[in-house]
Amino acid sequence: MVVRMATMSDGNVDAIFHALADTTRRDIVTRVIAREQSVSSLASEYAMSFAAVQKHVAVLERASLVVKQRRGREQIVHADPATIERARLLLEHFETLWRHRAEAIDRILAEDPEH
Amino acid sequence: MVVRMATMSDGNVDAIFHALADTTRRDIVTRVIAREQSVSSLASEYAMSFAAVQKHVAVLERASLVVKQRRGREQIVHADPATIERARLLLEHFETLWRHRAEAIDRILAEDPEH
DNA sequence: CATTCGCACAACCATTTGGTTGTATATTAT
DNA sequence: ATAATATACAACCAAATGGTTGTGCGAATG
Repeated sequence: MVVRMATMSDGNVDAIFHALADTTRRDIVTRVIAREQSVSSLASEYAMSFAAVQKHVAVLERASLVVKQRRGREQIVHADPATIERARLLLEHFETLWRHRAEAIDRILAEDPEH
Repeated sequence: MVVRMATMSDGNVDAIFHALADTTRRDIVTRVIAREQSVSSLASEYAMSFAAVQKHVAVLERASLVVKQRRGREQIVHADPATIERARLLLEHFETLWRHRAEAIDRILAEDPEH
């Protein structure tokens, strides 16, 4: 039986990293983690059109990093704890991988200082 | 005096996340962490042209996640420990941010179970 | 009711991306 | 010297990105 690591091979991993590959979007995530805000409230922080910020939020939404929740005539953007934890685990996996490799290199260097 | 957090605001953070936002590229990183390989060796693993894989490696190279080193007529791709550590710290920062927020939420829920 | 506010959505545009094929160059093998 | 290998690089293409403006529509305010 082949065990497929769902968390690592899922297609939306692409979406998560892609969503984080933009300064504005990382900033939006940081802001809404600190305090949930309406889309227009977010938009007022950036030197670009409302529609542009709206699109950025949509990208984050596709990656499930944020969720929108209607409140009156406003749309409140807040961080999605579940996906954020998923992303964290994802990144932790890479970290572990890299750390193991780094330790292996250290071990080799420690064993043979001339090579 | 304004202290600028170099690791977080640098422009190549975009490049790092973008580089990781593709299944093939994440796979390349994983492979070369495990064992450094030539570009053609990598290319043989995927159902796409050599040039396409070459481009993927170039993207990873721009993000400094991998480094190429000529050996004979081959170009050996290996992971760059320095940038990988940088990426790890970067992700750890987000993790911390999110964890703090999660703790804050937990605290609120614990204080007021009805709200 | 009329207006304003917050948002959705479409159309448009320039640039980038991820892929292709084709050509050129350097290195190794025969 | 010739052939085969490994790579670089350019040109091309369809699709996606990141931005714009404009239009419409439901909700709140006067």
